[in-house]
Amino acid sequence: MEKSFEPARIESKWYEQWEASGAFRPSGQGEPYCILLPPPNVTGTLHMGHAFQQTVMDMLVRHQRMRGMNTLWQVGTDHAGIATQKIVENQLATEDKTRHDLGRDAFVERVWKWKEESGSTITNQMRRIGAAADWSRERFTMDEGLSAAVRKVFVDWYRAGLIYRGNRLVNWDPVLGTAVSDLEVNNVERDGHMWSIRYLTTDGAASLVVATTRPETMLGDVAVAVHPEDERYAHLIGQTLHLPLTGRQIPVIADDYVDREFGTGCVKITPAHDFNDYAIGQRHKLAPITIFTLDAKVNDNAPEKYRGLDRYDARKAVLGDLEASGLLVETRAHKLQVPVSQRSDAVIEPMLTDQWFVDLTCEVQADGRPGGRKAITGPALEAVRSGEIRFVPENWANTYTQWLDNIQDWCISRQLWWGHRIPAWYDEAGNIFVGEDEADARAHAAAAPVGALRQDEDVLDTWFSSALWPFSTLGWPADGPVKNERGEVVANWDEDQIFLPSAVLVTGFDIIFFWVARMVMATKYFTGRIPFREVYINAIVRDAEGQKMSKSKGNTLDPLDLIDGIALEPLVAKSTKSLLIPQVRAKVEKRIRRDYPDGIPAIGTDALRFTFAALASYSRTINFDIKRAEGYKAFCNKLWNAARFVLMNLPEGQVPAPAGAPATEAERWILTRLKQTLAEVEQHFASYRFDHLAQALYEFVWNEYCDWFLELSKPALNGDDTAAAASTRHTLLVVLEAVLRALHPVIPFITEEIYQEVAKVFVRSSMSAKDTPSSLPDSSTKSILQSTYPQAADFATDDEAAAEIEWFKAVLSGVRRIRSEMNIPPGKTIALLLADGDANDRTRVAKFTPQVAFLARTEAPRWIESGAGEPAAAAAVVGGLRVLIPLAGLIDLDAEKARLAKEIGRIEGEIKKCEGKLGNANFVANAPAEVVAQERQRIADWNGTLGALREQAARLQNP
RNA sequence: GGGUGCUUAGCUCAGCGGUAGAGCGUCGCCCUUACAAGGCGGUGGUCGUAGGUUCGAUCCCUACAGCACCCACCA
Repeated sequence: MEKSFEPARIESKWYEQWEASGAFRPSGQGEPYCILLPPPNVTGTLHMGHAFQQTVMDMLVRHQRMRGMNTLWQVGTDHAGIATQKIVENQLATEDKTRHDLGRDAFVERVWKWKEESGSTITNQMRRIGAAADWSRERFTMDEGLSAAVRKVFVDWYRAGLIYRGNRLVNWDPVLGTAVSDLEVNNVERDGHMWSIRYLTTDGAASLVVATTRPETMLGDVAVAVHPEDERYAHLIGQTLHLPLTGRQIPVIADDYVDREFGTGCVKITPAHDFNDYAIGQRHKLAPITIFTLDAKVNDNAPEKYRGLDRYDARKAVLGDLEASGLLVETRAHKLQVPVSQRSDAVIEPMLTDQWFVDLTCEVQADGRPGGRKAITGPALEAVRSGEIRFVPENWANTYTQWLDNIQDWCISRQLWWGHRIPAWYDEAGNIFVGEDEADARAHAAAAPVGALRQDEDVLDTWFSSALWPFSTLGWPADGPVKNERGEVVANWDEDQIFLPSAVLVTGFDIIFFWVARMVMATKYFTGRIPFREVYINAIVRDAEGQKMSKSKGNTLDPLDLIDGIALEPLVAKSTKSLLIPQVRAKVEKRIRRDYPDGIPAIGTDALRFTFAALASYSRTINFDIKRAEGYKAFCNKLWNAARFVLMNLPEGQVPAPAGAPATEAERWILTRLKQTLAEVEQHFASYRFDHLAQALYEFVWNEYCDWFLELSKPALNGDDTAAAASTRHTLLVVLEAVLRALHPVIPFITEEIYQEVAKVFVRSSMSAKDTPSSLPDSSTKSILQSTYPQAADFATDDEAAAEIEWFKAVLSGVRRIRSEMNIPPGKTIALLLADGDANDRTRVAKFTPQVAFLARTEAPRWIESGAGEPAAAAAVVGGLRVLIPLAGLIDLDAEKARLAKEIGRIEGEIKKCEGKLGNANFVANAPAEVVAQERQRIADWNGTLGALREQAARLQNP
């Protein structure tokens, strides 16, 4: 093995071999275990959130596969309607073209071309992360099979009366020129104004003042509303107002939606451009007046003067004219919530348009019966409320149910070209025909179409196809095998439905509504099953300061830069590339030069993955700090070098196993600790506590196996006892091998590399059946992927050995502390005397003499009579035993006195605490007996130690 | 306006009813033949504030403060 761990060298070779071996595919044996990849945007690139989330999935999948489960990690990509269309439109823009210049067919063809070119970027990046996914079943939300599923779902829901088309007020993105769903709108706080405008009654006898943040919409006002019980305006209700600038007349209506306390208590009603006003308009049977075109310019329903003006220009014009006519009463600053399109940042304009909706409040059930619960959301709510689907952490279940309880119909049509075209046709009379294709639509028509049919121009919301992911990827609704464009079978519903429900969905809280809830709705409706048993909501990855990573802040980290490293200049260039504002650019550059003066060091995939695991507690956010990752790279190096040590201490070629139980206490202790660690790991996997899992293995490997067992093995390997040496060699290897398998789901590359080295020296046939889990490697081993996950049950505990090693560690630590605090050079061999102690101590000293001498750099310990003849010495106290290092020429007497005094002080403090408790009659009476007993034991132990320390201190005072 | 989190060592975070922990940082001594990406030893915290429950509270309850995030129709 190389002298140090070099991730780049070993990572490059394993992934290809693994994938080619077919080991990532379901084994066909054992219980099904499936994880669905949240399909990333096909044109996307891997960011830290993906890398984190996919590491979590990969750990689960690798673990379960090693446990013998029939494991499927279903992967694929999403066509991402708006995002992808925008990318290609931006490309066209550089050629001074729009999509309309190409026409729909040519444009869509061009998007497909772009998808073919760049669609594998993210999947190749996933491979760099080590994702053990079944690529042979990779799907795309617009591939043939998934498109068929989309059509069937649409048609079935339509025929069940659960999808309808209607002219409704929707969130309209005037830049993208499409409707978007409620979820795709963010409300952001902006500084704006509140304007007060006076409306006069038509008889000129009275007036009222309305307050508005959008004065331009007055052009579409159809009424002014006041509260029915508002005495100030009671006399105006039913009267007619003169709507300024328009020549129109509008009524004053009463509606208790109006808040008397807010503003003037008078609300202008613009049903065509405000959701509340729309509802009021409907209640009062007032026809809405649309005053904007689809690109948010004033249309012909407004006075000629304003036509063609952009909405904000119209605002200025309207305000100017109101001011001129003396009707503008007040202008004041006002903070308001502005609805903004998530995709384009454009301010949303509510618009009356024809759209398709999924009816989420309808109570007709799938079999046509009217039911007492909502047909689509009812079962989705029950699945979570009943605990059939479990959220981890569980409080997210509230978020889920609260949203579903208050859900509105889902607007699913988008005025885009890239996506699933809606399977609906219109005849020349405007009648609607829905079917999987035109023929099917005709066949199901109630009456013959009038003239020719033309298909609906719109496409479906991307999330419509994502909602089907749990079953569409498994081959639903096809009867036989589903093939990809290369003719390979990618799914077969008859066989693959064993993977529904999947075991766990690993995803972010930001798509609980967009995706999780909709998958439950669709999957329950069409298959009767839940899509997954558990939903593990992973944390959001932020930068080291806790800031959200975003390109506009220039604080994103590319996971591949962490893996491969990147020099400063390319990093600066990359991070500032998309920043157009010079000040921001300069600031980001400065920060990067400060934080990464030498660029980012290459830490490798394994260290990155271990870092993600170590950070994956139940907290909502994780702050990613490179320092932490560097620490875990050191861990990988530690493991690497431990393996080197073990292997270089093995005789050429093979390791014969000793007969019987391990020969030394150290071996029995480390095996005991291994067993405990494996038991913990199993629990942490079950509870998704990857942070604890990582920490348990980290501590075992570093603080126990390396720090103690490897060190203890040295005297054993070099000693005269050949049986102990042989046994130790064997145990070194057995524990290393188990650790490799235990760590493999977290750090797959390095564990495989070392495992292969281990396989060369393991001789399976020489081992007793009990010591030989079937997975132990030997020269025939191909991959650690084929090994089984180590179980606590594979190993035995030995409490006596564990106690002896704890004793040994205490003795050694005592000596080390004296050495360090007395500034005795590490290389200097010193004398070691022992006094007092019981028979147990004598036995142990005899047993561990070589280890103590070797690790503490002392001469062989000698027992002395305690009493007047003792030499002046520094002492450590272990139970009743005093471990003495003679002062002669080595030790500063005063320093030792001070050291003892400090230690005595500390122990006195502990004793005081114990006494406080035991002196409290209520404690003794009420606390559980074992707690009281424990406290008594502690005080006895402390007193023993204190006595020995005081005796020692007294001896130094009067030598 | 509703809801959900968070507040523990200089930093980032575990712990969550019975002796305050980790990583990184920091200080001291060491290139001891697995590893200087290392070894050994230290320093560092009245666990946001105030009450309450309890024999005992960082942990449970209540209120408050600060910080995040989500949902929502105040013009």
